[in-house]
Amino acid sequence: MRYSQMLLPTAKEVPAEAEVISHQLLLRAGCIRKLTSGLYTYLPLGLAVLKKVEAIVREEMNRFGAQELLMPMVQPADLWEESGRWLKYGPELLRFQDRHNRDYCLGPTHEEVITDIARREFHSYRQLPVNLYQIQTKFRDEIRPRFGLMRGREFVMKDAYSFDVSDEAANQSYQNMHNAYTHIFQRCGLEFRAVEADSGSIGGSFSHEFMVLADTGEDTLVICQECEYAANVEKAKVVLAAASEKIAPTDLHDDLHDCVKVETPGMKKVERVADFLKVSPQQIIKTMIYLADDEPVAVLVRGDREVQPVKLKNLLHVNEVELAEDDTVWKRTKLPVGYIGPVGIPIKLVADQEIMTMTNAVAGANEKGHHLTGVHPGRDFTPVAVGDLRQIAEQDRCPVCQGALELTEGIEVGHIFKLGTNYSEAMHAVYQDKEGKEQTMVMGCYGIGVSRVVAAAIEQNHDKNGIIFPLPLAPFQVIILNLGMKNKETCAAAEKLYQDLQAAGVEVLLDDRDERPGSKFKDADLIGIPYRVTVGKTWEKEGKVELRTRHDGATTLLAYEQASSTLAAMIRDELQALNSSNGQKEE
RNA sequence: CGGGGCGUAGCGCAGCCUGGUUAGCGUGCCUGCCUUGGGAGCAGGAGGUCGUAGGUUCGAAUCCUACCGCCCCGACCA
Repeated sequence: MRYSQMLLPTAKEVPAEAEVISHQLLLRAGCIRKLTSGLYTYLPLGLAVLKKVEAIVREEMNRFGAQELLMPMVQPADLWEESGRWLKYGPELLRFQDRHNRDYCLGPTHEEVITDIARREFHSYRQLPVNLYQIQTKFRDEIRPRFGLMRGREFVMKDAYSFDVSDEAANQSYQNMHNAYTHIFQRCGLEFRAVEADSGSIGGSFSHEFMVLADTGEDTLVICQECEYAANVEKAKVVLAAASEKIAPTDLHDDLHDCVKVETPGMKKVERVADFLKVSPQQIIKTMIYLADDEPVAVLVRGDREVQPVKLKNLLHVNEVELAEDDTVWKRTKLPVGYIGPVGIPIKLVADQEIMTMTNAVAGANEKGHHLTGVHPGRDFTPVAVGDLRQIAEQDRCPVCQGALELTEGIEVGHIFKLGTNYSEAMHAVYQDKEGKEQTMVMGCYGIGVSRVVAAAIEQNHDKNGIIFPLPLAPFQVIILNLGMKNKETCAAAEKLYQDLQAAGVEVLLDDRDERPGSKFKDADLIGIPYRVTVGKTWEKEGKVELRTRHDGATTLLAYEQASSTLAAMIRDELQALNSSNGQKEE
């Protein structure tokens, strides 16, 4: 491609609408343009990157035995009524009617449609297993689209669905996709982790998220320094640590104090209560009021801990939990915020497991300006449910090997679920087994946010000058800067190099614009092309061209005659290395 | 939906509080000269329903009301 012919509008200034770096750079580098909130046009450069991701995804999905198909984006309501999701799915599902007043939605995902295909086409165990996928634009009417391509309302997604004869077979399909995903992100040249994840509203028994590591990630991950364990903090199991903390309160009869009410005027925060009563926050029981599907629930965690809402949601088996606002607490429970405690509390009470190991604890007295000391779980109050409810912290130990943990941020680019028979049962997707008996298919579903991968790649790989595309995702592998536009021979040399590289199978952009050198250098950096070859003075004087790698700025001179073959070989080797290596990068 | 911010030239912004003749700056764009290894310089030029609608006023970008749109924080997710 010739730069002079390409729609590649770069900008020096940061657009006011963009907050995160990938959004800013995608706009500045002329990759995308916003149509309206959450909807973007991919300009040629951005589309080229998207297609790179798609191609890798497609190749690996095919390699792991999945077949590509393409389903409609518009889906009829009756399918969603069958699965029960027409009612369950919230306003994220964009619903509308056609001219006959029939109900439809824009597909945010395709479990219903694919299950419909499966039940029509597959009738025998001989036809299974099957894994079908598509790469398609999805629509979700997000509450708040943001961060450009990171969370749009329209986004390109690869969604795959597996159908198996049994639970064990489904586990294999799941593992197969786990492997495929590892290859995919490996080949994209991204640093990532597969982590255990909450299976969320899609349901199902277990799931993993694939996270691109980047400071701006919306998710927090916990990674074991010693073993393979890695999980989303929403999921990460907290293990009760030292044996001393595990002693049941009943074993300590001699040390049990009585429950005593003390005045703590104005002491609402844990730290202030701790200071005032000369105890550590670890001795305080923190009582948080949540609305669980709109019912107030008191949640207990130790004073120095934080509630993990997703764990709470799972323990309570509700769809939604939300920390209640102070005035809501008063309106709904008549309990005094800052002085709430478990003893005699009139609403549903649940506790983190750690709470039950505490003795002589301090808690709110449910009376303004008062706390209780000498509080004993089990004696003074009994929660209706106890479980792992708190957010894991860096000081915790690995639940598998007790090793040290590290917390880090990540961007979710892939999510795989074992669905089980949720959809196949609801929609009667069955087959006949060897005995001719009817059996329900066991399903899995596997998503990759293709357009999000583009944003994540930039979040992970950029510097102050612009994007640094990993070679496999780069819209062009090489950019040639012709800095001798006035010199016919230099132009001819740049042109020939351009032709030679293309002949060698290299994707190359020739900057043949009538611009000053400074502009060409800046634009080349901004759009993040991995290899830059400059044809200019050095060529005129010494017959050499300058090769510069974007990620480390390393510069070497190449003899003009060898330039194209050298570069082609470098690129081939680099891609080959990513292609053939096994497992995750930076393991 | 709750909280905060913003809509003035393609982009980034000033002007608004305290209303007043022709709405300004930077950048980008066009023309010419000059320049050519990290976004040069000079000269000339084009480009605006000041988000929309209503109101107050002799007079509104500026004050008031409503609406629309966009961005950020929270709940949600590929």
